[in-house]
Amino acid sequence: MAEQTAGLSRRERQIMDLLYQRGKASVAEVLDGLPDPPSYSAVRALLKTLEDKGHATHEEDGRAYVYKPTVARDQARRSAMRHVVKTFFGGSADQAVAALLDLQGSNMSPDTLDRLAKLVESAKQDGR
Amino acid sequence: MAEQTAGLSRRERQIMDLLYQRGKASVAEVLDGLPDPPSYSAVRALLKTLEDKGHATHEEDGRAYVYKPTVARDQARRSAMRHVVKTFFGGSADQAVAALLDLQGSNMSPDTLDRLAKLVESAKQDGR
DNA sequence: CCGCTATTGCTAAAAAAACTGCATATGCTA
DNA sequence: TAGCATATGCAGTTTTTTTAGCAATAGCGG
Repeated sequence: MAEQTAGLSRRERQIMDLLYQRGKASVAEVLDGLPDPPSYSAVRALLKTLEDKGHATHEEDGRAYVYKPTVARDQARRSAMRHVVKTFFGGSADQAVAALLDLQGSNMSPDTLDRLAKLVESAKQDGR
Repeated sequence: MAEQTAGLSRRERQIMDLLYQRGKASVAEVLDGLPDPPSYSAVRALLKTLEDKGHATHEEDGRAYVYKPTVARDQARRSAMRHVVKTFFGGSADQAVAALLDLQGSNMSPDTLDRLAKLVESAKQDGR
């Protein structure tokens, strides 16, 4: 329920973003993906604190640790979306959708298009 | 073009979120909106560093400073959306829209509905 | 006028974050 | 086997962030 990301430090956030993006990542991969990358050791330290704070876990793949977020992608998504909508769109998902359409016009999958179509339909009927 | 928020510290981010949310805010208002609020002085200092870094400006309203983001809301929105889409949705705006629909079902404005309808239409034709 | 409140300027200290280096272990390969 | 590359464990240092406090000024109500 908490605003996960609101409590993270700069680097921690950068790393969590990477983990969400890739699903999981080794220390080396995180290092790679990090802007203005510090030392390998530094990354390890950060990952450890993330683990301590409960934001990530690791499993061993051979000798190497592979980290991933503890929170399921779905949940993280929703939470991130909610935050953006609240912060930048005054809470209206409506305008957020509009922004998304601007962003990537009509590369929508048939599935989503269907959904949108249905949504439009039912809204029309309600409005009538 | 830079990832604005990626370089901000924890508190700085919290404050910027507030500023985006409210458009502008006095020190007192920021203090109010901050989770786990520190002293008035602390907030002032943070606002100053944000200003130094170029993320916010202030104007004077009577004696009081009123701060607002330097980046236009529109631009910030797009940038925030892009980031979420990239980080949590593998870059597909498509799925992001789906998530939004989940989030707040059908509270769409007529305007947006229109837009959606048109989008669906044109997509259907392209797909044919 | 006087005291109270809100506000800024400035300084400095405490706490957290970010980063580095070295020792050590393991597997691979020449 | 010896050397190299890649990992982790740990210990400690530097830098940034976060915070507090005090002086000074302006406005306001009694």
